[in-house]
Amino acid sequence: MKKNENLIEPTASELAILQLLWAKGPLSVKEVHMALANDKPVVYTTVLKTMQVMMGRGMLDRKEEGRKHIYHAIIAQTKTQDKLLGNFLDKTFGGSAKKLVMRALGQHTPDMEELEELKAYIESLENKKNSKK
Amino acid sequence: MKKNENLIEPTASELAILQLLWAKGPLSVKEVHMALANDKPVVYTTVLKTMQVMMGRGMLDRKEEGRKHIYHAIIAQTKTQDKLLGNFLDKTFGGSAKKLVMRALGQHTPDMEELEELKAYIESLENKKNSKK
DNA sequence: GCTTTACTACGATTTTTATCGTATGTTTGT
DNA sequence: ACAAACATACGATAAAAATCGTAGTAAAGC
Repeated sequence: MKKNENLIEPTASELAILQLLWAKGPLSVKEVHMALANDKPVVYTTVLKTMQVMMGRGMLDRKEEGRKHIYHAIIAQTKTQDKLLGNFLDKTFGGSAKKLVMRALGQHTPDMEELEELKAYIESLENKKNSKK
Repeated sequence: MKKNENLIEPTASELAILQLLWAKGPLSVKEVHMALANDKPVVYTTVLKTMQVMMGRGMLDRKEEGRKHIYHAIIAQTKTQDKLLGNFLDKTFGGSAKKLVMRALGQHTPDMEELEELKAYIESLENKKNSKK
């Protein structure tokens, strides 16, 4: 089974762009800029430049559409999240998933329905462990 | 109820030092340096400087012991972790604690005992919700 | 006493990340 | 035709974080 060793780690700004592309599919720079500018003022060419850098780093690719460039993510959301999560877990919670999970639930408690889903998920993990050996 | 608005956000290097101080109590620069150098080569004065900066930023304080300085954390571990967790949750999982939790459990599955504890914890959260209204 | 060792202080530099301004070219509207 | 709007390219700069080197000073060992 392959490990995530050489997976790219986006920076905070890069991640914000990736989130948009993952959620909404291929976008022009303009569209990304407009979305980001909703949260925080940022100049158009800043976004453009960042996306160009991201392409150079192998996170994005693009196709031409008229004279616009339409960018799309070429790194997977789940793999990227898992990589970031692993780092965060190690650095912030000393690698203890249990601690992180309890704290996340305590501070950002989901609603009933989601809590039930989580319980069910934990049970499925327990079953998997039982059947594994 | 107070919010974490003005809570300090340690950088990655700062966090590594905080983890040591939180776990092992007040330490000299030498002790911190030795611990960090186990993981990754780092020059003594780099650690010293970082800890001085951290004191300036209000994360650490120190007392003199002979001619050494003994540093201790003056920001709370839980508050700092919660702040970092909140940011991470927003930026990486769009604020969905459920998603983060499931992914954390899936990738770094705790052992049976911890899974049981988590289930119990979730149930306690459910009970709290029920009694709340 | 004097050299070596153990410390801190702190400026300076390097590295990484984020941001922007200017140049340049292409459509579009009139 | 030509001005305005729209688009990319990319160097340059700024801002943030990390790293290091040198100076200075006190203690310890000889």
